[in-house]
Amino acid sequence: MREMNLKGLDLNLLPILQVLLQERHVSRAAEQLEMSQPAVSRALARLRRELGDPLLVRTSRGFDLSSRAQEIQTQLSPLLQQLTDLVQSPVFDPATDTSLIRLTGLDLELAIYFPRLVKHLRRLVPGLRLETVRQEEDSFSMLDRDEVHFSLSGLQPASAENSLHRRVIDTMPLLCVMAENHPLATQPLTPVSYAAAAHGLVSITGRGPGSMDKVLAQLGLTRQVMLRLSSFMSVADFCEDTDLVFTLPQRLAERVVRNRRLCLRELPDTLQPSPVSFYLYWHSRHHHDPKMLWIREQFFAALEHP
Amino acid sequence: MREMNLKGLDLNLLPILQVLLQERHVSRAAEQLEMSQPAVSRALARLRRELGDPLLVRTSRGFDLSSRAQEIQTQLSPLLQQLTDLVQSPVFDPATDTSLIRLTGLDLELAIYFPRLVKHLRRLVPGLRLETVRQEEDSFSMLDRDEVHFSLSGLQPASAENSLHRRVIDTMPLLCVMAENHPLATQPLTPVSYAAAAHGLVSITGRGPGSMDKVLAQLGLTRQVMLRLSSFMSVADFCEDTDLVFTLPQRLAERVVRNRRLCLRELPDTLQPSPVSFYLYWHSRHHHDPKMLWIREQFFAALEHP
DNA sequence: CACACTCATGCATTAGACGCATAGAGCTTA
DNA sequence: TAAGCTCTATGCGTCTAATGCATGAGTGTG
Repeated sequence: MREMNLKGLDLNLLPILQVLLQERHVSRAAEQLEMSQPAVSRALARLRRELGDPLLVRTSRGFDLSSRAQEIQTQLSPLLQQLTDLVQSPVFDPATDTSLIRLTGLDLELAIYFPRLVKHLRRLVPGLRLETVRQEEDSFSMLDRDEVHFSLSGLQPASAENSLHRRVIDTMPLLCVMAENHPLATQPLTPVSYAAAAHGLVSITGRGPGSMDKVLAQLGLTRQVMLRLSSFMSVADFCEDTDLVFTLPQRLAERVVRNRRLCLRELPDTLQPSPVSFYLYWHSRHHHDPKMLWIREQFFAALEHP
Repeated sequence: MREMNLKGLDLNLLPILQVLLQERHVSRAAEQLEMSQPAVSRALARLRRELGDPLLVRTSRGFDLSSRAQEIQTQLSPLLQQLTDLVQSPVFDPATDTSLIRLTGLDLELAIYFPRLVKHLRRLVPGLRLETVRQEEDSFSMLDRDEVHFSLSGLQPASAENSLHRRVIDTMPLLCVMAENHPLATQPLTPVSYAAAAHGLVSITGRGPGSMDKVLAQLGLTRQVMLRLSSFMSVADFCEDTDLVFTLPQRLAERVVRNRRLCLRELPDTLQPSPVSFYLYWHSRHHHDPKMLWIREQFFAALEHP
């Protein structure tokens, strides 16, 4: 065994020392440690040599503690106990936990999915504190810098971030949102009539074409994007009483339309891209944390039972 | 390596973990630990396996700490520091020490020898507290029970107590103490005239003959002990203006005579037993304690420079 | 004085940690 | 997209050192 700490003491001798000081008896200590008597005797010899103190001194009634041993005994047990606590798998106790969990995501996405989780967690973990963090340009780097524990996003990491984990929260088709009195609201929606409409686009990153532009391109069609928004929250305001058509994921679309003079239209099958998914992302640094694991489970449980 | 603490973790891995968490880099940790890179990598693998956590997770910029590792890092360093402090030889610092030292011995012996030590220690260890404890029948068992740290005694342990250590404080012949107006004060002191006198005896243990009885017996003489005292302190009171002769160790005799109407007479050479010694006794449990060692040294230094 | 109890030690075995060399994995740069 | 660089993980042989068994030594007790 070559492993040494400062000053070359074998730390593994300390638990043996603890029992020796408690029992003051080599044979009994050996029994309690499930070691042979000679092994413990040798360990004691090593301890004596490396600590430079007899530790156990002979008396007419057997061994007694040296001053040094008395001093050590009062301190060793709590230290070893703390080390044991530190080393053994931490148990997450919802009843007493007071952690702070940080989550980021777009306003609308959070508004849709987060309340269910909060309701769930408030009941199960009364001490838990939750915090939403304003999403920066790249929520993945926020995870990477450990600024948030979770990111709720429909985007994909630019490069294959192998330090991120994710799980699908929800998958849905795209729907069209338009004013109730929009001409297309009552006419058949075809690829051609869709492409001919005036479009609104929500672009989180602020650049690049939307997924619909790619689908249209495959059919040899193009569309005109007359308004780019950086957030979903104001879509309704720009859509109501205008000729703009927004193409949004279903849940967001339903939310936008709610209580507004707007209507939903399904895309023609040939225009429907592959369904859109939202993901919960987290960093691998928290992947094995029992608390985070538990919270992730609650997240998905909350989504299953809204 | 079979040495295990609770739950089978090799404690010697912890200092390696400490450096790993600090460096977040296996190669640098290896360098700092003066180990090979593969050895540290293996150690990390063992830690990961036994703690059930990745500890260091890969990132685009190298390793980062897992939640568990972050938690461990904040606690591990102080714990290891405390263990190191506990394990390394305690340094006795006279300037700050506030220990309590207990000493026992007979009143007169303490009165003769103890003040020098107190004067000495008060100057060198201002925080040290000293306490004299009333001597019980057997001061050696007081040492054995750790009721006192030192015993000042002229006696010898009944059975060869191998858990006791001692060192000679002072060695001296026996002298006779008698009233100034005692007939023997002005007459030649011979074995016969000594034996014929009326004797006083201080017997600490309360039983058995004194050493003089044995010396006289070797010359075919006997003496009559008319008064047995259990303490030296009152010898003068019983000796002044009486016909009693006390035979005492020189330093005690000189002290008894001081300011009294008493005189000292030397024993005839043929009556002089081997010189009497006083010892400082201590228990082997404190033999290696740096503090006790230091105090012992001061004790003898004080005696050499009264 | 012999017995009983306990700790220390000689000896052979063996487990496992180490270093060296190398393979593998991931990120950067051309 | 591929080559190169950096760093970690692993296969292999070596060797230290801890262990258990058996025994000796020291000490207190009947």
